[in-house]
Amino acid sequence: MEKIIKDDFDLNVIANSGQCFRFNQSADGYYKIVAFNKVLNIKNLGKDTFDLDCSKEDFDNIWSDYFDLNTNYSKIRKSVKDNPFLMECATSSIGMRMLKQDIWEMTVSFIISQRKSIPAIKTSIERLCELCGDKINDTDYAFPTPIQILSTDAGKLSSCGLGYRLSYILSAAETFYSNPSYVADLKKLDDESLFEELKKMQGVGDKVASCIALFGFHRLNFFPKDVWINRALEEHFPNGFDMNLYAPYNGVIQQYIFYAYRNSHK
DNA sequence: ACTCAGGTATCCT
DNA sequence: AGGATACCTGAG
Repeated sequence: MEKIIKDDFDLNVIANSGQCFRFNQSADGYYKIVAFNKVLNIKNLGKDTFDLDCSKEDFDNIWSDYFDLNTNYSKIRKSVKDNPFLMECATSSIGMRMLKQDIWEMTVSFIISQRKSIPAIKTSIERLCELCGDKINDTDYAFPTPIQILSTDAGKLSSCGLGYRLSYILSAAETFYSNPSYVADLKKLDDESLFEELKKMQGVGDKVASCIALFGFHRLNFFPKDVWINRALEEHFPNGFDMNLYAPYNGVIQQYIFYAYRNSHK
């Protein structure tokens, strides 16, 4: 189906924003996204027209929400002013959106992310999905559920290159599986309480908890600080970054900085 | 072969 | 509370 999307929506920017690991360029300008047990192939046909290989039902029920199409991102982007560095970041990040991704998948993905390069993270995640996720089609596998991971031989799980993170993942799987209302309960918490609760999981510190809150719970004011963000802040905000200026959208600003700074320094 | 990677837990002071 | 150090393993 074809869809017109007027707001900020650049597939390449989103794919390289670091918020997603199963959203990659494939052939002919298409981007393949695996999420919520589905595969979507999407391509920009020019201007604001996109081709998506999904039904209207799946678009309305899954992808529209996944892309957060009800939020006006160009408005947030245009709110960036006064600071030349931030304005440059926002300009080079035109098309950025904050995806509404699965909370469990974000938890595992960002636990895996610690001390790994992005290509290595993607490799580990794909191996894990192939090992114990549901088969979606000939080549793609869904992200495994907590019980699917808990039911898989630990030796085989190790073959996904998880290293010392494996025990963290098993512990998180146990937390999600043994408490069916875990996610629903966390959703009720305010940002600060959510942050503290997430950090109770093994292997979840400040940075990973911020990522889970921002990319999974869609709490747009979280501002994860990784090595790239820290370098950018040291260089451009020696006196500290004022988290009051862009609240409640600090997380969107973080994505602009991450995307722009990383892509111009690697 | 060697370094470093979207950090965190643990052990210090 | 804040600083130093070890940690699995793959990608360049």
